[in-house]
Amino acid sequence: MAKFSIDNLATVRLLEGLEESDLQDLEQRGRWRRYVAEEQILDRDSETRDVFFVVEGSVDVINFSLSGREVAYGEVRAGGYFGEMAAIDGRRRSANIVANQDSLVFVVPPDAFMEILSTHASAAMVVLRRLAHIVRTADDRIMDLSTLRAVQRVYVEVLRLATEGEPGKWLIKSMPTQRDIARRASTSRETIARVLSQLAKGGIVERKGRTLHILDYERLGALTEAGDEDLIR
Amino acid sequence: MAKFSIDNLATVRLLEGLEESDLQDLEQRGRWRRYVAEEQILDRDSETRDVFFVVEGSVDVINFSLSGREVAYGEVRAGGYFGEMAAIDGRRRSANIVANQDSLVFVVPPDAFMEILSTHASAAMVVLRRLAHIVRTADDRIMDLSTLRAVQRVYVEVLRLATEGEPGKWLIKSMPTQRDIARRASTSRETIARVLSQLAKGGIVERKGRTLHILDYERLGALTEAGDEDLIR
DNA sequence: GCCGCAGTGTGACAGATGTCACAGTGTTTA
DNA sequence: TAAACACTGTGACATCTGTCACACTGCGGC
Repeated sequence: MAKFSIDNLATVRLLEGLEESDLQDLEQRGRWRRYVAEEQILDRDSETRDVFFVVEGSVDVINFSLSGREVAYGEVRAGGYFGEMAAIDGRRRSANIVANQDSLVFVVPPDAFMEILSTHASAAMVVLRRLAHIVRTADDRIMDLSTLRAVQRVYVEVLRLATEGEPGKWLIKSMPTQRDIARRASTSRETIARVLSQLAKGGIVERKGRTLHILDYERLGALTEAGDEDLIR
Repeated sequence: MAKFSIDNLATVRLLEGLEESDLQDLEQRGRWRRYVAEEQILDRDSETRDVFFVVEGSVDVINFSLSGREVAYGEVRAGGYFGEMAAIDGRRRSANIVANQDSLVFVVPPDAFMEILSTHASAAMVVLRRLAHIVRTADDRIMDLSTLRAVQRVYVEVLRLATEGEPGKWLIKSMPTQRDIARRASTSRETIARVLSQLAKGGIVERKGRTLHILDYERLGALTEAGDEDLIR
């Protein structure tokens, strides 16, 4: 069982470089925990400092305003980790974490985490790179929120979700709910519906069940910038 | 002269812990550079990876949208540094940097910077803490942009600028221009003017030359949350 | 096979705010 | 000292989009 767990832990990318003995030590100091889908794992402003390694499943990073509005920051999948910021700076939790599937995580106390970073420069570099990536993403989002209209933010979000199936054929397989998209684009569910509807009428996207085909990827990209030209011509 | 410079370098907080020999090595590998006020130091998307230590003066971190709208991210003063993200993750510059006063900086190539982080865990921790702080600030701003109206964001910005002079007496000495405030609150210059005007009429703030007195700090804080109550009663 | 519920599509409407325009008011420069 | 310039205050207006309301669709469970 212990061996089994260590194998699991090694699937976390941050821990890849560590030796067997480090992993064993780490396993001693932390604990395994399962969460079911929709279960809240961390509350914003709470005082814990543990770091969580996601071994199975996936979690959402999300915050709520006083008025109940939800803002989604991102997702952490198996192989990733979260909760590192409180361990690093000793401040409170900056966001809520909710399991979006049944998930298995390994929970490490802050001192154990920081010890790894101090003794393994490579691990510290991984965390530095990840934080830099988060900053870049957040800065882009601030830019979008500051300079784009709601409609354009939906375009951006659709582009972000799209993957290239066959070369030149962009699509979103298993489209998230409109509510989820709204959380990321910071707009209302109705606006998502209207924009998708318009895009479909303009022949830019086509919905087939849960997949959305992006028929004119170029044009959608152009629309995020120009914005005020007519959608239908 | 060399000695003089090293003393200067030691004023950068990140480098405080380093030994004399490390500083001398660093000074060998980098170069000093002066910028005059308003001079652009870094362009977004450019391909350099150098890290800049601010020894004198102060710089603004700012981006522009295609439509010319400006978004201010923050400021780095003497003792701080910038440009570390490109060195850490090898990607392009994420923002423009503009000197807002005449400034003296020490420019270090990326490998020299990364070497310091790898060999001095304490320096790596300083950078981790700083990035964590930037993430928290950015997340808060995303939350504000997503959930507050322009008017409320101005309230937040006024509160952010305020300092407690005598106990209980909050004020902003040397108020930035409305344009600068607008850049940070992501709204128009005119909205800043109107909001300040309303706050003055409501007896919440009072302008005297370049200092703004906040007469009712509590109430201003409450307004950022409630929002739709009448300002004047 | 039917029911119930979550998710989606759309109209109507009001409020917030960006934009344009211009007049005042300070501040710097020549 | 005057002129030029940057900054501030305010009105008018159009537009965007959040909100409410309600019908419709589709899917999972019984």
